[in-house]
Amino acid sequence: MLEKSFDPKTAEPRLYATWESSGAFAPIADPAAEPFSIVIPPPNVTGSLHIGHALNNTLQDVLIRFERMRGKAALWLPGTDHAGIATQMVVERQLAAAGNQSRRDMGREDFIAKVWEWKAESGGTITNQLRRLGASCDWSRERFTLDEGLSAAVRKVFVTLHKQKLIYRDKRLVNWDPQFQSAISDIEVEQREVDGAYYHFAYPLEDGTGEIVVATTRPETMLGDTAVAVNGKDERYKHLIGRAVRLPIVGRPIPIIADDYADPEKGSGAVKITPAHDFNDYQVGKRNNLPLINIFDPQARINENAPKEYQGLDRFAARKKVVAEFEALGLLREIEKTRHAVPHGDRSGVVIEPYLTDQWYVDAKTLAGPAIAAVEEGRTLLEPKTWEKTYFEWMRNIEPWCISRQLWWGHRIPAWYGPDGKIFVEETEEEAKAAAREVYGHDEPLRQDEDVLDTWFSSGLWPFSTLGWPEETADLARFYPTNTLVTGFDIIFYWVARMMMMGIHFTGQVPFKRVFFNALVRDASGAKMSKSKGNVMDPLDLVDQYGADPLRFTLTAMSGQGRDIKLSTQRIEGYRNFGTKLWNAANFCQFNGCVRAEGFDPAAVSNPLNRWIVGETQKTAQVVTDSIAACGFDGAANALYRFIWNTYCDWYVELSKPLLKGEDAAAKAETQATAAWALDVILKLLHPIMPFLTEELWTQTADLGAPRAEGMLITASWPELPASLLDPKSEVEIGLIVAAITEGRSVRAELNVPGSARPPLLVLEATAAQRAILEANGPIVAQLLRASEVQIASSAPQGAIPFVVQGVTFALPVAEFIDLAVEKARLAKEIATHASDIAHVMKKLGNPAFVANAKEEVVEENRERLAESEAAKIKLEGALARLEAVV
RNA sequence: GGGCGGCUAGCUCAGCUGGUCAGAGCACCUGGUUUACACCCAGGGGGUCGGGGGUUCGAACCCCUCGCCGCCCA
Repeated sequence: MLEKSFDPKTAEPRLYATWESSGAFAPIADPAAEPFSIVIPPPNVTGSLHIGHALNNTLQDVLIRFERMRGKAALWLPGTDHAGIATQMVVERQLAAAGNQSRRDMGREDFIAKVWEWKAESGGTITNQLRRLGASCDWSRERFTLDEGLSAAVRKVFVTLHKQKLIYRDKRLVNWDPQFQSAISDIEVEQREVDGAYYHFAYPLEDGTGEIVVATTRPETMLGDTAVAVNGKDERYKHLIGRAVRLPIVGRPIPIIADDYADPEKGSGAVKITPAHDFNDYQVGKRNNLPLINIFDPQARINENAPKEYQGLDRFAARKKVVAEFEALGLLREIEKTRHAVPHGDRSGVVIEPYLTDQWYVDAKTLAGPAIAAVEEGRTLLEPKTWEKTYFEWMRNIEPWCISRQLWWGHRIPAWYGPDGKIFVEETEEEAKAAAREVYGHDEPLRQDEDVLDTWFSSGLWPFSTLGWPEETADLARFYPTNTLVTGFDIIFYWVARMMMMGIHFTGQVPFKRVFFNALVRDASGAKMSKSKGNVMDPLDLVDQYGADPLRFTLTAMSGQGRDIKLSTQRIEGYRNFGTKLWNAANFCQFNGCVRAEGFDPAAVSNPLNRWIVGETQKTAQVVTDSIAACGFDGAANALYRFIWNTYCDWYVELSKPLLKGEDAAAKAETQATAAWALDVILKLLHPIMPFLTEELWTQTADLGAPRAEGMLITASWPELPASLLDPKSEVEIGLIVAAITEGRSVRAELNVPGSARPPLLVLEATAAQRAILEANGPIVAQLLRASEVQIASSAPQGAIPFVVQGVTFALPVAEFIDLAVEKARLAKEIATHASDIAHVMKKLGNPAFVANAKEEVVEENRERLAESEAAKIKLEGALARLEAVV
């Protein structure tokens, strides 16, 4: 006997431990088995599981469990990311909170030791959370982006790309984050709309003959202005080109130049040019050979290139001071309030400054070519397909990727500098020294580059580095390219694009054959969940409350492609109930001796009910298989929900009761065996989505009846059921029974016939075949309709309530219970429904164009529908007439 | 400014290549001591599928346009 219901709290940890210790998570060794591999999007090592992870990993687990059951050598390779900025930030914050020294006071080595300490302390959190969710990752292969092997891969890639001139050092403007005091890449910058103002400043002409007005949203940058640009075609300013203005406050004369960048339509038509602090101005400066004057230090405080009284001032304080000074000088012409986009660091949240520094860049343009071709040629499929456009757009306009970060936590750049500044890029310090010796002819002290690499540099190598590259490992040979990457579309540029570029460049093959972009989970109002907004839902709380399976099922069912998911606990509760429903069905089976029969063959069952459920099971298996194979996870979940609850429980179990309790031993045995068989198939089909509950039921039914060929459900074989199991004849038969019961119930309810009433169900008009079906299934129809019996009759007694189903006229003699007025209303409503249906169909069929153009089967369908509706309407009208004659 | 996605019952959403496609779950209403299940069973009400136009014999589904909402890129 099963427990009252499934208890996830005790069962989940037990089941997970059993799976893991059995080795089921590792791919089977059989060399004949087709490989199927997924690499996990590595979560931040010190992070914790949020609901987006729960969705993403549930879908991966559904896929991997499915393919594992299909007999493939299924590998789900887990691991974590060192998450440079994010992790360093957390540790710095902890140090500050504990009143410790700052990172810089502490020194690089000690600080990094602290980060490793923190990693040791918290690094297991997220992987344990994945276990709670039921993720069947192969933990024996777990990797970390900063582990020895992956670090070696990073060095190898860096050095190789450098030798290929695809990594280079360059001095140019970067997006500078003054809080981290580091460069960040373009995509780490987010534009935020903020309130600001255009400050209109007058710059006096040097010769005192007038002024020129420029506008800026960043007044402090004027300290670094080296020109004023006007459009060469702008008549207003033509005469000023080549002359100069004297820059207020600074006192420096700067030229008035002609450049198309100045738009005569915008503002005054003249723009101030600060080549060192604006991307557009930088280009103008290059074109016109303007000097670059850097006015900021790394924290974006004003430096020594500005007048004394500004030096050391924060950029925003300097802004105020500049405006005030212009006002005092009588040169402030206007302050125009505006809302405009301002670049912010996505991690730090502070305003980003364009800043002139030396950084390392990847020539992304060159690497992007083959990555674009791979998707164009379908070697990698992006699903949903709509993401291809986004991918192409980005890749075709890709900019050099700035990969150096002025941080400490990460892969230190394998570049060494000689005393004369000469750079030696090698995988090890020894090799760098050797290279230096070649150049200098003797040993010179070398200094390693202080910077580390962008976190995404190492994650870009993830699909092959985790499999052992650059070593030619067995795993790499067997599991690369990986089959499917499941990830959020928010990291299509950060991660997917980079993996495509690096994967193809270093292995000659795409890193994955298919990318499935899952939806993003949002809060109830549709906003992206984020820690800073405080609207995150903790999936572990939900697992605690409902169990992992209901959460998994909810996320799977709501994972419709390309949509946002708004999670509600009501939904989870509903799927918890669904699990309990299945549990109870299993309990029913057990209670009624539904156990596996030796050598059971679903194709050989004879009873129509059993033949029917076998066919329905086949259909469901087909839908579930096709759906999961195509990443249509919600389709699989919904098909299972409907089949298990509405087909198996509501109808099969109910209709099987007379057989299970009846005298016919053969029919009973067949039904018991069929019910048990169908339950086993259900457990298999549901297992990828609800692994815990299904495995538990599988275990608990292991001893019932004939022994199973397979051990644990996690490694059991996926149901492959042939379409020959479908049986149209039994479908018609059970269909009629179900329809008769449903309609009969509806009539009873609408007429308020008391539940205790047991009238016979009269079958008045029916074909011989229909009559045979109804006679054969009399007891069960009667039972489910709460009728005394099913009677074939030639006429109905006075006051019997008629209803028509599939052309069969039934009647329930319940005259004594009913209100004539209610019945008349009911009949009138039914008749009206048929009438509108008839009108609708007749209009169609009356249209010659429809009959001529529509597919024959569609026309035929409509003809049948018309005939059926007309017949039913006539019968019901007759009944109504008789009723009115009585009154 | 460009691009993408969404707008279907009170709520959250299904509706694939146009023809039972107007659906599900929750919520709501009515009834239920039908021995698997109240985390249940039976029945019911409720939507001119964002607005307008078009293509078609036929459109929630295709095209155009407008309107909101969200996201991405400038």
